[in-house]
Amino acid sequence: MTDVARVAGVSHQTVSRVLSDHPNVSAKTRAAVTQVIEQLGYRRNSAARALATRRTHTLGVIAVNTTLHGPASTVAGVQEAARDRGYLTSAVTLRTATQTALAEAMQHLAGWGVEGIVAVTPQRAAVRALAALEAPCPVVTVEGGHTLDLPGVSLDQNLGARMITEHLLASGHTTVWHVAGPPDWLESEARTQGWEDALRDAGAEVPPLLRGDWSPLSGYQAGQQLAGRVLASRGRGAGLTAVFVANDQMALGVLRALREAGLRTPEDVAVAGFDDIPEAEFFAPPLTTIRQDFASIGRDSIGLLLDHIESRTDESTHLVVAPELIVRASTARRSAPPSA
Amino acid sequence: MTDVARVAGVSHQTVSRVLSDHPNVSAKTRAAVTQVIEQLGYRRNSAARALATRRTHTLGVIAVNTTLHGPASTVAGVQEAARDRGYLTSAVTLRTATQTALAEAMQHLAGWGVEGIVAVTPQRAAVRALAALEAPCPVVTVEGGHTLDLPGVSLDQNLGARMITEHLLASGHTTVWHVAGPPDWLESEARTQGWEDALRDAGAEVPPLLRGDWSPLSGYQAGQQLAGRVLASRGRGAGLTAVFVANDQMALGVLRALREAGLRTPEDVAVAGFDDIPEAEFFAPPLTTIRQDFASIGRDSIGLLLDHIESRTDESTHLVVAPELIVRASTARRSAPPSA
DNA sequence: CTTCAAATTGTGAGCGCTAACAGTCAGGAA
DNA sequence: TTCCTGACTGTTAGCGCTCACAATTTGAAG
Repeated sequence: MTDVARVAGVSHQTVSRVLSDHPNVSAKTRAAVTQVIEQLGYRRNSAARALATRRTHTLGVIAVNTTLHGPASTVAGVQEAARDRGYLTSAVTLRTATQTALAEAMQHLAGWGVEGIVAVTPQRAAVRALAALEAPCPVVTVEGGHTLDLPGVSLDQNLGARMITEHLLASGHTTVWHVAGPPDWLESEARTQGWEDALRDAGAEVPPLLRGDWSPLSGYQAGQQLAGRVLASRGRGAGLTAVFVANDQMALGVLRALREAGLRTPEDVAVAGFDDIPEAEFFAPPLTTIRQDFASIGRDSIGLLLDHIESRTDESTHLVVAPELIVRASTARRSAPPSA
Repeated sequence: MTDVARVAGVSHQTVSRVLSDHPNVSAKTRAAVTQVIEQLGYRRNSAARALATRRTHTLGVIAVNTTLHGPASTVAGVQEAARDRGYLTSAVTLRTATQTALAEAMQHLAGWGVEGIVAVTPQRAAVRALAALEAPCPVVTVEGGHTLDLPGVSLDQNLGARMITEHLLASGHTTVWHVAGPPDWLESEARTQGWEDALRDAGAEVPPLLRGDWSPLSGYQAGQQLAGRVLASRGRGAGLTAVFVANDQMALGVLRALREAGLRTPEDVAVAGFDDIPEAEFFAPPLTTIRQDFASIGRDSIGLLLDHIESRTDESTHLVVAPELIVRASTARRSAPPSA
């Protein structure tokens, strides 16, 4: 920086002002300094800056299962948003969300002076462990529900499930079955709740719940049960004509099971998923599903975190991102009541 | 630090020595200082440390498609290894591996004074763009092949493919078909090469190549072609009794297509994949595949990078990690020659 | 031509740490 | 005793930047 100042014939402080976009610098000086910076390939030393400002401009991300599409995309969204806001992010991936693992991750990040942490913790147990921990800096949860007093952002899972269910009801189905995710996941619970609410509001019967573990295999098994039920009640005007599966991967399994049982989608049974994974569009048939806008979830969580950091608000806010219904062939409108 | 020194009745330099594990500190002093540190909850300021030592102990990770299982796991492995070695990592995820995007990512990381970069670039185009770039610090590629003069680590894809192919040949198949990945991917090419080499070495016929794009759907389509061929040549002692699919996801599609065509796996056609994604064990039937040890890939890449950073070696080394064959039901041994 | 405020620029201190060197203290050899 | 060596500990000076303030310049009003 001293070099730049010398070459440009100004003081180091003026160079600093140019770099920080300080208003009180004449256009001429600014141009000159900028040019010298360019010419010398100078880059401001972030460590010195952090030391002087007492701000590291570094955020931590703690995530639990980054190999799944949802968490992976969320982490990417958060990182992108942070980068746009001029922050460095460092992610720690945990295999399991035990309290010790979370605490260790926090210690690691704290050691680097992170100013805040975004925790991508879709499981109830993880959020609980997190809430019990004494964090060295503001923490914001993503997909962590709003049950506890941590601020957070999540997609409106409930609304998404409602939208799917209502879409199916509106397409002429008398009721909608549901293949839920594992009970410990908040997303799973919210989707189930939304589905149930939509059915009750519409005065439709609430069929028994099936459960999977997010994997295609578990969806396949649930699909076999569903198919068995449809076939068993053939000719008796069965009510099983539509299924809302809690994620796209399981929906894939359901589709396969139905096809193997000789049932057509959507003619015999309409199927909808949740997540809009990239493959969903290429399923056979293309899957109706709910899209999550990970970029905006990331942006919101970073926004929330920086609010806490920069203005020291202590209130814990919850932001909710709107889901988007993507209608594809797997739930094509049913023109007539199901044939007997 | 001054506080700790005052409370412990020593100089700040002694505290520094304790924290840095310097040998010349008496056991008594060390214990006392450690205790005060504990008591005060003191944490050394990383920015000041970085400024004084001129070492940020920060590494960057650039990855292209982190939503796929492979890259996601690799990034996680790298981050874990870096953390174990006392480094902070910051990851940048790119949507596309254009040269500008790569350059931008590097600028961003360079601005934070990263001491090295791990680039997870399985596509040929990405590696090429990377090699053309002037990096501000040492760069190590992961899964970037060893064609260019960048140091790197990769799984021995070639060997893995060989192992799979030889396993199938040893199981009694006269030859092995192959569903390859997209041609731009280095992994894809190496796997194809290994398959071809193994066949030639065994004096087996090399059947025509099928191609997919890693997705289950593309595997399904390839599977339909394969099934069609098997059915068409029924009774004529067809040679299509085993398929090596370049990844597990496509293998899933192949399995489905075969089943739909009324073919049994492994009795009619044996199927093997590559990657050992968590689901592979639960496919129907469980899939024979190649496991990649992402933790050790991460460890090796970080090791390589730190060698470059710490000892300023300029040679570009390539490390190769051994694959592991996981035999499951999808390639059960064939006791008799294929029935006519 | 003077005066003053605003706009611009420069100066010095210090962020918290480590490197290099300068002490201090013991204990054994001369 | 005196000296010296080695083990330990303390002192000082930055690392490269920003903050607070001081100094200077500018331009319009008096």
